Amino acid sequence: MAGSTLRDVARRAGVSIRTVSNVVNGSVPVSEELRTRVQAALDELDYRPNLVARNLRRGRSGMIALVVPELDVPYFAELAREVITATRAHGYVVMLDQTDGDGERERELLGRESRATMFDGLLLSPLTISAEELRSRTNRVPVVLLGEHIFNGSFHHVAIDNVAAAREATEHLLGLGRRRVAAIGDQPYSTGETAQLRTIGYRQALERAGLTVDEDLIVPTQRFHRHLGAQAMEHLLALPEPPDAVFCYNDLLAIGAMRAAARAGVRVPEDIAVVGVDGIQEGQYSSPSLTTVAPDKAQIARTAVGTLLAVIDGSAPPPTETKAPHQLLVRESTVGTGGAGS
Amino acid sequence: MAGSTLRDVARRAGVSIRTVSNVVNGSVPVSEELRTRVQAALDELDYRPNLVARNLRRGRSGMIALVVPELDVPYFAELAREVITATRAHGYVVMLDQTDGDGERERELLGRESRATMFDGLLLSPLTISAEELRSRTNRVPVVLLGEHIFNGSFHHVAIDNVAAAREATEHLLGLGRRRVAAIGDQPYSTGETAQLRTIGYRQALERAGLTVDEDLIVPTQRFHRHLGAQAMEHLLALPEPPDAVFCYNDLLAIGAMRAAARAGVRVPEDIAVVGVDGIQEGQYSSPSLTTVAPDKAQIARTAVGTLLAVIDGSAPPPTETKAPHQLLVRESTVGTGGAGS
DNA sequence: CTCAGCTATTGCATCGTTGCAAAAGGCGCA
DNA sequence: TGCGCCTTTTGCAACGATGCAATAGCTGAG
Repeated sequence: MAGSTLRDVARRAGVSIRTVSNVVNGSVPVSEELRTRVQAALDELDYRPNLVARNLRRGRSGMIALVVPELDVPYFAELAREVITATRAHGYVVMLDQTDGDGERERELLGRESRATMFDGLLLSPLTISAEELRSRTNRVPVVLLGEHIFNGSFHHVAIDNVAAAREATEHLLGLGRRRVAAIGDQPYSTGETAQLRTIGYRQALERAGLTVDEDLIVPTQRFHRHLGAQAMEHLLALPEPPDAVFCYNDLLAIGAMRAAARAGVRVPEDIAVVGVDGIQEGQYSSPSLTTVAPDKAQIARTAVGTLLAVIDGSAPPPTETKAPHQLLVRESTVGTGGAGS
Repeated sequence: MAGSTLRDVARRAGVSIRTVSNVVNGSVPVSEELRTRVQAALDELDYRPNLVARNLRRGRSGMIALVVPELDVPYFAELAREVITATRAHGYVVMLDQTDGDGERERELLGRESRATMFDGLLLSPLTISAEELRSRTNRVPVVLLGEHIFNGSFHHVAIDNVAAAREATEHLLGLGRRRVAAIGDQPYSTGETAQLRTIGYRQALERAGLTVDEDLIVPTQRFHRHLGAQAMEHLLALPEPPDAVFCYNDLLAIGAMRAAARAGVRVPEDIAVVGVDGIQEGQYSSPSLTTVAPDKAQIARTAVGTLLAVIDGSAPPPTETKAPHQLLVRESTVGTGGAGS
């Protein structure tokens, strides 16, 4: 009932604890006779190794944690799946943890009483926490950062080229002949840098096209959620001179924006074209389907996991910045039903 | 570097290991003088308790695991958020694990070398694994089941009343005057029972309305994903006498179905009304927005977590079947833009 | 001045497992 | 018959923390 231990099994089989351990682990040769006797005892007592004890002894757990702000943000859920796949390929196991983008929780995760010590390494997608904080807190556990960039080069980091991604998205809109291109999702005061990089890319595209940036068309949002995208779109549509296209900093904002447009009787893409970032499944099935810049999530996951495991086993190079590929997926929200749909 | 232990701190502060432990835990009184001296040593060495060792000694980890088939299915992601919230309220921590709905992985999770032993309890949302298997495998770790019903009453179980939910969804469609109501998502051969219960509710509604069930209008699907909903809808639209309404067994199927309808030029809800189950955020922002039967996820989470913790501390009643409330949210996909939108 | 009675501190054993090295048993060869 | 080698089996210590009970140190009462 309370779970049998090696000792119980050993007593029952009339052998030493160590021999039972050898049978369980299979690493050391055990005579056929004892092996069967021990095996029988194992079965009868339904022995399960106590992994906590094993991990303590071995000094590693075979588990890494993936820490994301919000699991119900589809991008993170989809990324999590890829991370799990990539990790399993190495014989490791992933546990997920959510911080809610709450700085307090992120700190708690890394602080004194940190759960982090139970894992061999962390894949961290930080939202609020800042660079120095991170560095001062994670000097024990191997860490690889996903997405958010941290300035000083003290961490391994995997992300897409946010400037290029934003630029390409905006250029796509310009290439369709749109001239008043808005942006939804800037976060000028956030500690995170992703939004700011996307704003840079957006500006680059406009400038290269010889257009001046209308600051009123850049709508900041606190976070990247659907309802904030809708709000931002309502704001834009109420302008004296509304835009004819919007670059949204992620797909959820875009979906909210499209919803607001629909409710206002504004047609997408005829009246206003919409493009997002993230390449989430939801965008494939929205009406209209969503044009998006899709990061290669599988590649991000593989790189991040590979790097983390290298850090864990000590074979890692010094901290690297890795850029993962991304790809513009053109769908109905910019080119209508005639386009490369689905 | 390798992480300092109580021993290191004790040596440095010139006190016993036990005293350091007392300072760290704060449970036993320590004189002001020693306390400051130990605290200084703790800070200098940046001591972090080894949670693995602590858990071994204490016999509990303060962590439970939530095991779901697929994290990128929005229902599970949203449920996970509620579970995390509910669990934190009790001072526990949740780790998420994904089985991919793969029976192999579910078994692995519960099998001999089970990770489960590292957690104080499991919230399990089984997909493939069957009743006897579950029982024979989890005799160690406290378990509460979510969603899928397991026949013999050997587990605590929390779910909505699937029959009633399906019946209400179907009745809603009938109440709008629809007479050829289809169903998407039956799984007559699955080990899981949820789909079968929903089919029962669907039939009940038709029968109570005095309609005969047209078996051709019940379209089974392997799983509950968007693309399968789209396929099923295409199939239905190709029938000689297509339906004027569809009850989809979850929101993803419904969203896929709506997408297929849009592509085929069939209007929702004018030509065909659509209702789903799950109440996921995505359905609020789709065009048209999706009518759905929404389980009270927060309530499910609270009940499940409360029950699990009771099982863990031994104060649990015998296994119970708990029905969580659900609610029909009427939106555009059944009543059009005139309805209780948003 | 002694002793009970309290508080602060400590040592030892223990949680369940595995690494290490020694012990025990079997066999061939001289 | 005796020695050494190889294989199987075992005992001990350790991973890092905490529960328990005993010790040391102090105060106040008789």
